[in-house]
Amino acid sequence: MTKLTDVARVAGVSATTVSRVINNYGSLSEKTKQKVYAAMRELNYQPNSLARSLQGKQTKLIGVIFSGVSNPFFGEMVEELENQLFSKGYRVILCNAADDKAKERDYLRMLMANQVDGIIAGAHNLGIEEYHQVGLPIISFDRYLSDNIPIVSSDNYRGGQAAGEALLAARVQHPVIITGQQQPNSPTNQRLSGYQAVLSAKDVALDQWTLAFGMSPTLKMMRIRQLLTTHQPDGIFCTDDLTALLVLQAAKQLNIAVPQALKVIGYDGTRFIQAYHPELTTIMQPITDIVTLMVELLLQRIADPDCQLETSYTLPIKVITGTSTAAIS
Amino acid sequence: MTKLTDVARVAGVSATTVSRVINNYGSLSEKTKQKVYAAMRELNYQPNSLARSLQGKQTKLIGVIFSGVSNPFFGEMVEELENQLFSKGYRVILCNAADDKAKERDYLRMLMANQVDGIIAGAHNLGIEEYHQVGLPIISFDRYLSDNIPIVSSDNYRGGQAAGEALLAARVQHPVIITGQQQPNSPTNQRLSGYQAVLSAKDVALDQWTLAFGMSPTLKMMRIRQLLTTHQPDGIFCTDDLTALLVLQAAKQLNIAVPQALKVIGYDGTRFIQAYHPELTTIMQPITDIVTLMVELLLQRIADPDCQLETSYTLPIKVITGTSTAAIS
DNA sequence: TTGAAAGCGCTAACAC
DNA sequence: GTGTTAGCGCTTTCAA
Repeated sequence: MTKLTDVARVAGVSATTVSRVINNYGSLSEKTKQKVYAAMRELNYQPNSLARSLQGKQTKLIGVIFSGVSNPFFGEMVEELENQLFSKGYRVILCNAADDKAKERDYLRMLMANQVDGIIAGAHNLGIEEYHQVGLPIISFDRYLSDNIPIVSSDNYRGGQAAGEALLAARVQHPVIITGQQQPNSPTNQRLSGYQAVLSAKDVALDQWTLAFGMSPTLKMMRIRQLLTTHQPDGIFCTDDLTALLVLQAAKQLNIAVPQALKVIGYDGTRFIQAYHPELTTIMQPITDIVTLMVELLLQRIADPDCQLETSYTLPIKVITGTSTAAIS
Repeated sequence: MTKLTDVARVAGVSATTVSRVINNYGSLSEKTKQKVYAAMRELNYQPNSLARSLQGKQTKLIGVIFSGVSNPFFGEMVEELENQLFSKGYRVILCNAADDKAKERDYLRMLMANQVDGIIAGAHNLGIEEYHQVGLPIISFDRYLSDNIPIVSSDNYRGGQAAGEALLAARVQHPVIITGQQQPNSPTNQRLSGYQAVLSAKDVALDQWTLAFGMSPTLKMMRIRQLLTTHQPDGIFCTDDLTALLVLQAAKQLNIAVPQALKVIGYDGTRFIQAYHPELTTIMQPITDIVTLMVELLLQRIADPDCQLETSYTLPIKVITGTSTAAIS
C-alpha cells in the first residue's frame, strides 16, 4: 500500500507538506500543491483512514443498530439512514441485534471500542443500564434509553387514535387490536393508549390480542385464524402492517369479506406497503423525516457532545386510506 | 478512554505483557494473567481496534455493496450476510450503491483506503475496470466483474426453464416474460435464456417485456395494465417477485381472474413472499446457501489472497408452487 | 517469563 | 512556505 511518505518522496517534499495538501491546511504554494497532487495521482494514493483516526480524529463511522433489515419498515429506515449519512460523509456499520440481548451487547462494546463517532439505536432488547454508560453520542428511535439520549418517534398516540377513529367511522362494533408484546418505556405503547381512548369515548369495549414481535409468520397466521373464527370481530387494528397483511390473508382463506364483513387497518405505511398493498388502510410513519431528524441530532451531538437536546421529538403521522376500511355502500 | 498503558500501570506490568495477555501470545504466568485480567475489568478496558489494525493487522470489517436494502430480497440477503459475518467475528459496512455509479465508485475507493478486509459486491452499476484494480478480496453476487473475482449465483438458467415449464404445464398458450433491463455479463440474463429454450422446444412464441429495474412501482403498474389489456396474455413470468405482485394487483383491478384466466409466476422466493404471498408460484433462490458460500469464499481469500477459486459457483433453485399457476379444474 | 524500544501511517506543535 | 519532531494506542522483535 502506498503511503504518505511515498507521495512525499515522489513529490520531493516532506510528509507534513503532503498532509497539509490532503487536509487543505496551512499555507501552501500553488506549485507544491500541484506537485503533490501529481504524485498522489501517479501513485494512486489513498490516505489510510485508520492512521488518521488514531490521532483522535473522527472515524466517520456510525453504528446503526436495528433488529433486522428484512422487515421492510426497518429496511426502508436503514436505507434512508445510509443515504443521508453517506451524503454527510459518514459510513454505516450495520448492526443487526436480532432480538438477541447478547449480540446487541457485543455490538455496543465493539462500537464503543473507539471505532464509531455515534450510534443510531433502533433495536431495543437491552435494559437502560447498558446504554447509559456507552459514553458516545446516541440517538434512539422509538424507545426511552436514558435521560440524555434523545428519542425520535412519530406520534404513536395520535396514530392509535386515528386508527380507532377510522374503525369507528366505518361503523365497526366489535373491534380487536393486535399488538406486539408491550415493552416497558416504549412509545409504541402509546398506539394502544390512543386507540383505547377513542374507543372508550364511544363506549366501545377494548378487545386486545398480543402476538410477540419475534413470532414466526406461520404461527401468527394460526393465531389470527383462531381469533377470526372464535371472536368474529368486524374490525381489526394491527400495530404493524405485516400483521395486517396476515389478517387480510386469513380473512380471504376463511371467506370473510374485507371490507364488507371486516375492516382492517395497519400501521407503518412503508413505501413498500403503499406500492404493493394500496388496499390496506394504514397509519404512515414519516420515515424520511424521522431519519432526517435523527441524523441531524446525532451530528449535533458529535460536533458538541454537551449540547442540550430535547428528551423526545415527536413527528406527525399520516393516515393512508385504502379500501380495507371502506364503508359498505 | 482507558488505554493499554493504564491497564499495565494498574496491573503493575509492562504494556507488552498486557498486549500478550489480550492476544494470548507468548508464555505468561497464570499469576500475571490474572492480575492483568483484574485490571482490565477494573478499568472496563476496551482495546482500540484502530491502533491494532494500524500494525497491518486485519480490520475485521467487510464492505457489503448492494443496491438498497428496502427490497426484501436484498434485505434478506444483507441480513443473512450480517449474521454470518458477525458470527465469524466480522462487522459489516453497509454500502448502498443505489443505481448510482458515482456513489458505488466512491464507496469502492473508501473501502480500499485500507479499511476493510474484503468486499461482497451485489450491486452492479460499475464497469469491470473499476473492480479489476481494487486489490482486495472480493466475491460477487450474480455478476461477472473480473476473471479473478468469483461469482456466486443460483441457477438462473434452470430457474428460467422451471418457470417456463410451470407455465406450459398449466396449459398457457400466450405467455409473456417481464424482465428487467438486460445487463451485459449478468447471469440473470440466463433466466430469459432458460425460459426461451423451454418455449421454443414446444414451439411457443416468445413475448418479452422489459421494465427497467429502477422504475417506480406506480409507473411499472401502468405499463403492466397496458400490457394486460393490449396483449391479453394467459400467463406471465416475472423475473422478480415484486413485479409479479404488481401483476397480481393489476389483474385484480382489471377483473382478470388468477389463475383461471391468467397464470403468474415470480422469481426470488424470499421468506417474505413465502409468508405473505403464499399464493404466488415462484422460483426460490437459496439465499442462506448463497450467503454461506460467499462468506466462506471471502474468508478463504482473506486468509490467503492467492488461493485459487473457481470463477463461478452455481447453486440450485427450488420451485415454490402457489395457486397463481394452479390448473383450472 | 517479562520488558525496552522501535515503528504501523498519519497529524500537529513548533521551528526556520 | 516548508520541514523537524513527537506522538496517537498498540504490536513485535530483541534482550534480559
